[in-house]
Amino acid sequence: MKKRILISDIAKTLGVSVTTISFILNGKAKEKRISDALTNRVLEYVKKVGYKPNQLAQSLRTGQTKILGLLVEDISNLFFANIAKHIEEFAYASGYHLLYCSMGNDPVKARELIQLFYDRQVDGFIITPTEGLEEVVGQLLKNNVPVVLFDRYLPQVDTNYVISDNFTGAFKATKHLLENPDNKRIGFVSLYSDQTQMRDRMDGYMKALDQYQRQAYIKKIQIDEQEDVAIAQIFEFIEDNKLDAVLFATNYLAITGLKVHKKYGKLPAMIAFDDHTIFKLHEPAISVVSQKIEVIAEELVRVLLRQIRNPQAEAKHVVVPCDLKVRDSTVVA
Amino acid sequence: MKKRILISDIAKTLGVSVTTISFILNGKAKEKRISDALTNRVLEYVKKVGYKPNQLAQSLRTGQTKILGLLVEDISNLFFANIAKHIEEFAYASGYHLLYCSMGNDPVKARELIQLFYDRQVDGFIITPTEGLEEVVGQLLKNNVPVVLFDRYLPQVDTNYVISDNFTGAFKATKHLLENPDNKRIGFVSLYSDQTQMRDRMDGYMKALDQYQRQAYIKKIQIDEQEDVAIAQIFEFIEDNKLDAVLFATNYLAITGLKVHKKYGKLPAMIAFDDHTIFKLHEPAISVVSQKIEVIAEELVRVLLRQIRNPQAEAKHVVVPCDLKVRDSTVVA
DNA sequence: GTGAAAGCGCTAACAC
DNA sequence: GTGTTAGCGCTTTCAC
Repeated sequence: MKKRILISDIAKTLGVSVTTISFILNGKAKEKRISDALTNRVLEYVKKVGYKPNQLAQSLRTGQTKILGLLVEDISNLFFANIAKHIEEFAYASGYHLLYCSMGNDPVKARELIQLFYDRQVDGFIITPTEGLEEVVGQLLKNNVPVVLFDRYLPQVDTNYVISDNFTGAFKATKHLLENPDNKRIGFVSLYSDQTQMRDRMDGYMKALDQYQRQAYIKKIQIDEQEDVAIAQIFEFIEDNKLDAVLFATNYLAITGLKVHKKYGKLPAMIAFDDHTIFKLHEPAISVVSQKIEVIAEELVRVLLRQIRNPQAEAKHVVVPCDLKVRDSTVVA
Repeated sequence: MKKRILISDIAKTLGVSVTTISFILNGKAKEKRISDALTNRVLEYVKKVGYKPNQLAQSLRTGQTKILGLLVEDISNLFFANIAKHIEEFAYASGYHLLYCSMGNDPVKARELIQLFYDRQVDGFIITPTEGLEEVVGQLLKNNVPVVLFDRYLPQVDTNYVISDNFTGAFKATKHLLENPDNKRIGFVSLYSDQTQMRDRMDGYMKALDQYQRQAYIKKIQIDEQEDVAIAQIFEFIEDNKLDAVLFATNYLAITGLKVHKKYGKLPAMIAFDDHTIFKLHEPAISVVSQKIEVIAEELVRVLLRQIRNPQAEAKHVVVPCDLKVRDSTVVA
């Protein structure tokens, strides 16, 4: 935190040129065949005075900011907050920092934010793409900006992504429900959304039902629906179809499901997507399809840094398996 | 996202000098008495080609990065995640972005992170200070770096902070418990921590008990205690002291309290600090002292920007009142 | 092996 | 009113 010292100060004090110091600091001492004696003298002095290159100047010169842009749908959603925490840790371990923001569900704001981060010359992007982002992400790629998507991807855009195996997760969850003979009628609550994770979860649900030749019951809720309305809709859905069990496509929907329970005192066997303290604490505890948050975060950083280091690299698609965690909400009575 | 265009390109195309354009872009057209005609011509052209100044060059030159550093204890804690979301929004509205990270409870990591952000020349810091940060924060101040603390403050360090009125919050909560004649013995569960918010909450609890001339029962848990151990400790605390009611000093502790309930089927009247979906959903719903997250976030950004714009400004201390939200957990049966 | 100097793209003092 | 130019602090080419 000392008064800022410049590379030229060091050069002067040590009676060496700025170039030499720069070479040494950037690990090019050997390559430039600078004497070990000098190298050590410089390194020691630099350490002693705690010199740190001015990142701004360095970035301006090299075009690398060592900053990654993290754009999530909503950082106050526990799923994203947890992932963000781990992304930050992994990035930090590789010498990168994170600029972040929540985009909400507004493609206009999202585009603006991406542009803003682009203007700031972040070295790469980690994005949960909301609908309508195909174009702007495509433009990033055209400009050779490294990007990795997560949670869902954009089928029309050929880029890196890291997602959970939503299909298999939903499939196994549904199958688990089907294995209990009491569960005659099994519903699925999802959102009006074309995002891939939603589609995959529904497909998994369908596939399992098809195997058992059972009828599907699907309810979609509007993304920004009023909570009261959503609660009422889910209640009706369960009642009208006399459902014995329900798979919820997101943690948020499942929590709304719990509110149905609280309000109407009625709860079918249920499984949620994404784990959450609430589900463990609830009476009965709620079974979940849990995503491996830490693995996803690690892969995200790994894939992105790989792309940054090798811009020619082909798009990488990582699919992380989900875990089905069976709890009381789906255990045979 | 077009190919990057420079201020010199514009100058060339328009047959004007770089300076003039820079002046116009930085709102100094009037001051430098540049003709309206030219000003408009430049502005229009800039808009047309979508020119954006290179932030890096701009920052290098001006020393302003328009980036704020947000250092929280743990971004995956819902309280911090929510605050972070709002801080981001308010900062964005003022043209600032956020570099963020979680420090955990490790002062060494925290110091390192602060140094790192300082090296990145963030324009200001928003920090939840963990113990042992007095020195490094003091150094920031000595270097005239704007800082605002939140959630708690450092009594030895004279700087801005925004906190909740923890004392009154705890006082009112305890008083609410005392008003129910069934609550003869009222306990307080907190952490081994000297942080101000913990101290203030305990003081509030004490003050209320003193008014009623009641005995205090206080249990402190170690910050990184194993969950099982914490659960057992809280259970014992309640049993041994035959408590009728308990005030929990943090949302995390209160959730642990709920786990006691789940495990041992026993729950005294209780109140938690910080609201959380869990508390609303729980059966019975848990009364809480809730912090005004949005107000806190707004004040944080306001105070910090004020300090950035006027570095001589005196340290500002904002105390935001808490709301007591009474729910079933403390309603007279 | 080492150093001088040319930028990276911008702002602003200074000159006219 | 507008243009010339010297940096901000660094990296890296090229010359010696």
